[in-house]
Amino acid sequence: MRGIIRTGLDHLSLVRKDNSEHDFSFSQVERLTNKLNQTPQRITAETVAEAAKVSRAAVSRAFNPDAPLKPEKRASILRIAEELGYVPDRAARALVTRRTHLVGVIVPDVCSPWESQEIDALTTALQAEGFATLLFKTRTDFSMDETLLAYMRGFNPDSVIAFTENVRPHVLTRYLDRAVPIYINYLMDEEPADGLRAREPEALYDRIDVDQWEGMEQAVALLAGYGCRRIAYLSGKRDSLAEQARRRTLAALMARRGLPPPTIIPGDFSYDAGHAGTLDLFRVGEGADAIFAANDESAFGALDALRYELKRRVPEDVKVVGFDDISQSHWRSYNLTTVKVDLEARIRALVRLILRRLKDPAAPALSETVRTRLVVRGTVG
Amino acid sequence: MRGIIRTGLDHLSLVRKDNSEHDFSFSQVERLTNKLNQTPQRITAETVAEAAKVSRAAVSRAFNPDAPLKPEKRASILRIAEELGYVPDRAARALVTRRTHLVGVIVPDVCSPWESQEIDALTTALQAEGFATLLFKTRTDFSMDETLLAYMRGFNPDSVIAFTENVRPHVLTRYLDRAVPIYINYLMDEEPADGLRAREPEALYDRIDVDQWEGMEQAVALLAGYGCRRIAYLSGKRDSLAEQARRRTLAALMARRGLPPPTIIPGDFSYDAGHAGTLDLFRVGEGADAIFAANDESAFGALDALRYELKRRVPEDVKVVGFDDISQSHWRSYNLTTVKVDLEARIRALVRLILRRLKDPAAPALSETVRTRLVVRGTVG
DNA sequence: CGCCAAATTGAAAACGTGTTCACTTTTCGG
DNA sequence: CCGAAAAGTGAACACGTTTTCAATTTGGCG
Repeated sequence: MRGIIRTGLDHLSLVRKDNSEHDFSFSQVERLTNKLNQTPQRITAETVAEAAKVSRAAVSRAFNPDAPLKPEKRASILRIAEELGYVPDRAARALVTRRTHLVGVIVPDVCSPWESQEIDALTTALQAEGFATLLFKTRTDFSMDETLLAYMRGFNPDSVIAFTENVRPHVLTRYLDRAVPIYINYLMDEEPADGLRAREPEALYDRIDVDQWEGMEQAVALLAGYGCRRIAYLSGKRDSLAEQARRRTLAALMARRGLPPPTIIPGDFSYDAGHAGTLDLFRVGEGADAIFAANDESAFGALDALRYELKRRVPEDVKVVGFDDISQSHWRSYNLTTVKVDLEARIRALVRLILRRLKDPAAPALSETVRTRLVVRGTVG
Repeated sequence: MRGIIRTGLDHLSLVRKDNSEHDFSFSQVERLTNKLNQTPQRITAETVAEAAKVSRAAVSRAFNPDAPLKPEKRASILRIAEELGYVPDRAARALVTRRTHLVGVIVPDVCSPWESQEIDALTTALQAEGFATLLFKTRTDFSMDETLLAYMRGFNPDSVIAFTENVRPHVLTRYLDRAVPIYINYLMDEEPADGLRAREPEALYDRIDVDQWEGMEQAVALLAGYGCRRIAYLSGKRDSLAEQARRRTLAALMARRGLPPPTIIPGDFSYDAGHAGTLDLFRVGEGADAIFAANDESAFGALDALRYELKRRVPEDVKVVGFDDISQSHWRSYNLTTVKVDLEARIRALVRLILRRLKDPAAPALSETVRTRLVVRGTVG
């Protein structure tokens, strides 16, 4: 570890007023500097072993709960280690155990509310299990290229979670050819044409299924109940799998109720695209009774376009439904009716699967299903 | 590396339609499984050395641009390494160089728009420099406790950036006593009472100063120009240093123009607190001509309370100014006038300082200043 | 008290790299 | 063409752990 940068905002007179505390910090820095210049003597297991009059192996065992060691000896070692401020070096440990306790997370855009919620929940969960989140950014076009994969591989994460899509097959191939254990998780979200919830025929890998049928069905039922017939679908990014699944599900649900197929508004999950697309639909296109957006953020854009530019009342003239239920959706200006994915459950399942697979790479594949449900707020009804 | 989990949403018929591609993936997984079960033979520098008919040291040198090695030999080694898919093991490398190329980032809440923007920008910048972001979450009360610090220390990050405050002195002490090079960065934001921009008397550590005086002065000037006298300040979290700096700066600026001191609305940077605090001010308290919020998110809460619950027109009856200029601020429903911090410049400076300090721990301390300016939108004028 | 099994322990060998230090080869001026 | 300086190279060690394996201690039971 090399440095702490404190980016909190401070202010000079505050520093002066609380003299003792801050002088303290200064002297610490100086002490540190001195220390740095003289002896960079590191505290290692050897140091602890000498202090505790045991072997280095015993120290190692003291920190690995499963290793055999007489309880009182372990306690004694841990106490001394605590006093000395010893912490096992993860780099050295990783070198021999082949476990870094790092989980690589790939996202196109940390700022997106939905993604930031996922990162937040995931980080919390991983932290509780002794892991840490290693964050990587792709381009925002959802592509995950070979360069990034190789770059990340250098950090040896124990597992990789890609909140992005379109891993090109040849990239994956190269990756797998490295003798890297990989399991891929496809989510299945649509009730297929035959009316049965389909399951993968073979369970080759761990998987989390998000059952988006349920929540979307509730939404369509509600809209239909209000007499909406012309429901437009505000798309997400074309190449996103989430987008495709949601679009198909909506089409299937509407067909089932004898409604005309949805008008497709092109979009990319962003506020601006939702705004522009909605303007187009009503100015150039044929309008709609309701807009079903691929995510909440673009629903906000649609909502603002309807209210401010197009002077329509929501929900009286046009109804709007989103997808995700991000925290902004309950804000008074939007108060969006939306399909909520149980994020907590999803992340819990994710972490559970990771840990299980890490513990036993040969365990049989498992799949878990996460539900969705409609949250009714002000933009419908 | 152990696994890739793909959390994109997929859907069964899609899988079936694009048969070739997905069969491909399946077979990959199987090949992998086989590989895993037979020989987990890792590709190491030794492997490459044999293939290239050079020593292992040469391979190491090939990957360290500064090490002496005949150019053509380096090229040849790199080519063969590429073919074999060899990447130097960072754990082993870290063990000897004491550099992990990890930068620990501590945040209370990834979901907060401002913080997620910082994380996003920082991750991008670090990635470009060969580093990776290691993310940790504190409690949302801005405190950074000893447990987390110790936990993070185990990962040996080269540097730590704490987007949170209130490191308790004894925690810091323990931390420094580990012979860990640390530099602390206080930001200084207020024009002090004597009217001069104060500077730290001694440059003991690298530092980034955010000059929030400039942008806030523009905001107050604009408000005063519209005849606002009773300006309320919507606070952030009490113990946040940013909060304290902004409050003092506002008070100083208003005093300078002979305006009465601002009414303080308690808050915590959140939408809900902004909403509730504003309701209180107007229902129980004395109201105001304008509200200056500690950040944009709470300004949104104030705005919604004014418009929907209190039936005031913004900006005609009451004006609102925020701080940060997050991406939501340009959304049509809010269209917030706000003080913009030059985030890009701030992150660039941050990364520059980190890299410089890492390269040369003994370099003289440096400070950089980041400016702020007012972005005028619809909530004032 | 004596014996065998079980529990506990320490020495030493990995793990995969960077780096020092001699040694060899190349370069270059004369 | 010679010598010296420079450049390039490889063997061996260090980094701080975990883990194997053999040795030692402990405990139970007759």
